Amino acid sequence: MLQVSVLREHPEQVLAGLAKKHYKTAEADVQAILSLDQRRKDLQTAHDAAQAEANELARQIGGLMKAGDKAGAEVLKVRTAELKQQTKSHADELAQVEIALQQTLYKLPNLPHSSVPEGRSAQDNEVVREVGEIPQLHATAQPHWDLIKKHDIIDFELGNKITGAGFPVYKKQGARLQRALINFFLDEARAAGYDEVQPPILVNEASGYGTGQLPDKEGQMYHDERDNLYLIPTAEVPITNLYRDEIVAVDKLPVRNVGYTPCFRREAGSWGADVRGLNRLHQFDKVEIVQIALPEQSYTILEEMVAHIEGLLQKLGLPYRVLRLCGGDMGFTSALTYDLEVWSAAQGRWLEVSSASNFETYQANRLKLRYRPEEGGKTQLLHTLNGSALALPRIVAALLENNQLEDGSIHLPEVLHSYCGFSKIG
RNA sequence: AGAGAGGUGGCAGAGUGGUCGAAUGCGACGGAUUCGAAAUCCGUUAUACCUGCAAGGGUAUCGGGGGUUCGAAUCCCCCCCUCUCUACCA
Repeated sequence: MLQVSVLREHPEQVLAGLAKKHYKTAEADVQAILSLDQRRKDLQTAHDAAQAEANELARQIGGLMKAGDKAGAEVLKVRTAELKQQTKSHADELAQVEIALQQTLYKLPNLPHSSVPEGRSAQDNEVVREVGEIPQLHATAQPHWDLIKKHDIIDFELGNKITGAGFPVYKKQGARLQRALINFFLDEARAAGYDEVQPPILVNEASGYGTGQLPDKEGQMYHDERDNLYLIPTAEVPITNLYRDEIVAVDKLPVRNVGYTPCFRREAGSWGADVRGLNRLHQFDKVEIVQIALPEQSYTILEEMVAHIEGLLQKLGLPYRVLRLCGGDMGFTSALTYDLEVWSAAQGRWLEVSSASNFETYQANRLKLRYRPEEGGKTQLLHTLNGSALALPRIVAALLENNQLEDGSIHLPEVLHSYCGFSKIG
């Protein structure tokens, strides 16, 4: 959520930023917010004045009652009744104005960083760098969904039976590979200075609002209506919300957390030809890194996070590229996002395996996540960042496809051997 | 899940209708004392909003929401959470 003060003080920058994100009704919404905010202030001032008078009268009435002057007290009560009417109507309108203000603010996406390229869709994303060699596969190479079947390591039909499409069952070496990757990713993050947390994978409504999944992405999360809890789409949600309503001591910054969780996404209406196999699932595993940082450090930290993720891909021997997302392709809450994609050799396409973003104060404003720049001074919003390090399914897809030999076996990268307890599949 | 008890400032804990944003203790911070430290003493120590150039002033917040009242931490209703016992379970 953007801060009203930013809209008021830098309206041109806000409008330019919203335009870059292809937000349609920017001008009208900014105007509406500013006038609602003015109305809010006026009402607050009037309300406070009436309340102050009422408080004073109540004190006087108390004194009169104590002195036994009942008649005198009754006289003052008349004015008090008037004030009560006033404060009530002020409070009612104030509540309405605040709701309208918040709803309009919720509609506005975050403003993009100046380095974000112009553009509408994925085609306009900027390729920052491409690392690693594209492997040349032999003539009989197969896509991962065939390899999976051949080695019987992931079973989609069984998942269909017990749950539904998009919920695969990992078996034998497939199950062990999952566990190995999770441990490898967690160990690497810990070595890089991240504190491991294991959060709940269901969150309440307030957490959904805190990181921006609610209200606008309601339909993307699985929702347990009975207890009003949401299955998390990413560990970003519970981990970032750990710090909701906190004023973090400066010497604790940056906060660095890593967590493994399953992730659940309804992916309503996003199924098509290119989502076969592991390319898109309703449930998948992911290790997520989250940082909470001082504003002046957050962009350096974002680069560090990307470097960490690249390190993982390099150790796995996967060719990848780093994209800087354009304004139109970026997430709603992000100011700058790098996507990392690995080359899936048999499919002959890039697969997104990580997304690392700086949200600046957008989430922090909703979360009320602050720090105090100077002793005794006013609190300021912190910056929040996160990145996948990494999401498993497409990594598995690329590992299988890129490392298949002519005899059909798959040789795993060296770093995974000890984690897996085997060095090849098949 | 059933019965009971309870949720107050960073923590502990008092406060059952008025001057209570809230005693006291601990912790933290500043100062005095000390060669330095401990101990001791003095002081400071919530958040948000409105108003003001500022100093300051005002309002709200005692788990959350609503109500009664001139006035609510205190009384009433609903919800959430915690603890104890019972039941159940991993």
